[in-house]
Amino acid sequence: MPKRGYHHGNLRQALIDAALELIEARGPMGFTLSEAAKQAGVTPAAVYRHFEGREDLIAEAALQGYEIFGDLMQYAYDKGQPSALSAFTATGRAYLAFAGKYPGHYIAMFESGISVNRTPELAAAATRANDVLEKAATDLSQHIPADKRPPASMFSAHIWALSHGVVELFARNSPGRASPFPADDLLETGIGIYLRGLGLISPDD
Amino acid sequence: MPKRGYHHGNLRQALIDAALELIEARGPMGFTLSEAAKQAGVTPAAVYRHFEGREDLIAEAALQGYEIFGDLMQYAYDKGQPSALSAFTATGRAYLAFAGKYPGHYIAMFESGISVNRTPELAAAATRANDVLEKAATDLSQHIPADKRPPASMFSAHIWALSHGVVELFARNSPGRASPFPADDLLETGIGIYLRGLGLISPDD
DNA sequence: TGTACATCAGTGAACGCGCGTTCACTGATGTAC
DNA sequence: TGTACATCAGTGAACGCGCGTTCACTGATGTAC
Repeated sequence: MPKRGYHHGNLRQALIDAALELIEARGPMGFTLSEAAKQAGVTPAAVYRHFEGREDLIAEAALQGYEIFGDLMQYAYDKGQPSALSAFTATGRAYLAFAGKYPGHYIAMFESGISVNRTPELAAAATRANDVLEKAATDLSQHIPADKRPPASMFSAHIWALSHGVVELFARNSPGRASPFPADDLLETGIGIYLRGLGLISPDD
Repeated sequence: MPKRGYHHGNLRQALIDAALELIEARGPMGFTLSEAAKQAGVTPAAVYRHFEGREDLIAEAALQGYEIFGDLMQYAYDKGQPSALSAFTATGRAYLAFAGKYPGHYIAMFESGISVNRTPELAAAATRANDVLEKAATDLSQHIPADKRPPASMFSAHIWALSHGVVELFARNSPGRASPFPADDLLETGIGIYLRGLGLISPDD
């Protein structure tokens, strides 16, 4: 890591990385621009060469998060093909994996309070990620008898909610709320039971 | 509302109420002690007659939340009796109802970052609420063949996670993340499918 | 019922602090000739 | 290759602000006699 005296080299990304670490450590509201600057080895004022301000920096972190998230989801979906079922469960697993591997991004995206409609770019990235899950749900719903098939967007929402709940309650080191089971087991079994409820996997599997 | 000149009457509760409103409006970290004092019509210093400080005030709000929550859960459970199934689904519904009706408490409890083990009182209140759901799950699990019965604490965790996820993603006015369906429908159908997966309700019900 | 006094719940001024943001500046880099 | 100069990324001092917390105080309440 060559430390150039005056010019940083890639301050923009360094600031985003610092922000992510701080968001992870201090929570979405505990994060401060000044501290991020300090951690990147730079004066707070320097931040304004690259971002409009505090909010803009968080939004950028969230944007990168949505992009990584979308990539992971897409990759999981592709890898699960051609089976609609395995593609679907893979995306569910990818959700949890993302939350575990990129906690800073996750918080910036879902807990920082920044609106996903802040910029068209951000909205697009969020939509892309969401669309993968919905696509997987649509594929899968083809296997349910049409007359009793719930809308695909509904069960994509169910799985999303279950995943999110597992992450929030049991995957993060929620202070004093120890998980009774490993988060990934919890999600895996939960999705399994749910899919059985849809008649998509056999009762004794 | 008789405004006594100097003495407030019930400042302690007024401060908690103010805190709850502010937490709801500004988020868990955006809440400030000074503002809560101001809203209660009192100097910031007055807060220290009733609480040890900022954290203590939030913890008290959370405590009251857990107590209300526990009551609601217990009431729902009792009312659903003697059917294990209806008692169980009623507690699920109560979760969502609580989040909708007491958003400030909900945030103080689940998003403020205060540890549930901060005081024995708080831990007890949290445990009580949780135990109701677990009891309902245990009752229900009696109806599943013993050999393929998942631990009751596991499916209580599933339902809790699903409920929490629905609340976080679709019930709160998540900026720019409009729900495709009403939150209560989402939870109701989700739990329905899940219970079908456990073989607890018939496939064509 | 009236007075003296202890108790207690509030005041208001002050503190040190870190925040986000602005500004004129300066040092480093890169390009033109 | 060397010099002049424009561009740009950083500095550092300053700002006004609201925060949580402390302190000596004072006004209101309630009790004893």
